[in-house]
Amino acid sequence: MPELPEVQAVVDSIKPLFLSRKIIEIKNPNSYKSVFATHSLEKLNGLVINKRIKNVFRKGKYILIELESGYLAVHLRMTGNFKTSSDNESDAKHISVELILDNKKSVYYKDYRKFGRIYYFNDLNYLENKLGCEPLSKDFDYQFLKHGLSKSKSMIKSKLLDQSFIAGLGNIYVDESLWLAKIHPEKKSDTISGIKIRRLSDAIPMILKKAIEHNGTTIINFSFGNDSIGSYKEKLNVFGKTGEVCIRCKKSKIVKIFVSQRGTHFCPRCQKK
DNA sequence: GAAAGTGTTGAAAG
DNA sequence: TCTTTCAACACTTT
Repeated sequence: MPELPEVQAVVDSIKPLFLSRKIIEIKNPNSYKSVFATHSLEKLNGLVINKRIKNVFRKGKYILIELESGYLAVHLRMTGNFKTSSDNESDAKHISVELILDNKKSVYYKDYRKFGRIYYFNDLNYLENKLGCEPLSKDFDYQFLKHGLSKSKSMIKSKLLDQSFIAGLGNIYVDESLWLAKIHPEKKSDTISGIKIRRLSDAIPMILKKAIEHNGTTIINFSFGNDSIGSYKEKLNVFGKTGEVCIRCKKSKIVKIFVSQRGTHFCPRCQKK
């Protein structure tokens, strides 16, 4: 799915469509009801209709549409996406939400695997409690990581995927960060040396920033806003590189294993346990 | 043509 | 309380 950089790219692409507009109606074109996570379609309409949109931003992997009062939130999960048109037949059956704006234009939420969800929150308390540190904020530093990891017996990969610890990392950027920091993905969090934690605390924001500059990574079936393509894929060093020679040591081949059921790519020579 | 695989997360189980 | 496993779903690849 869209991880932090991809969600940011989506936010950047939809923000101009929403800013200062009002939603005049929400529809459910394919009748998939589960997309509405917190309120029924009817209740949601009651809560958002005719409220001016003040801002659109990202928190973890959530997209937040801030209204005069309250927030409409969207989580894309694996295959969620926004479009400004629904022109073909195959789109139609996957469009679970249509937001009709006061300029008569619509923004469509399309999600063929139907994992994505739309929420309404009165305030940000719920998300702030649930989500951990923003990896691009000042709070994310060596001390934060060192302290957090020292208390965890989980494997480092699982820990970095834990959204209540760090909000926004997913499978791709965790693999990339661990490769850059030369840490084995199955290494127990509380046994990682200070020097490696230091490298990791540098690697994570660096990789995320670079990925944001490239509008994220488009793989398999995720792209953002109207199927625009993120170009960070060309910058990946390990993710999806199974069998290729590691570009750093130029000796070992990238190996793929499963760590807590997630496909995990690493260089066995650079990333030793 | 059947089976496995796919970027996430929450609930359930351990 | 913390950590791991599995299901939600549809489409592509093997």
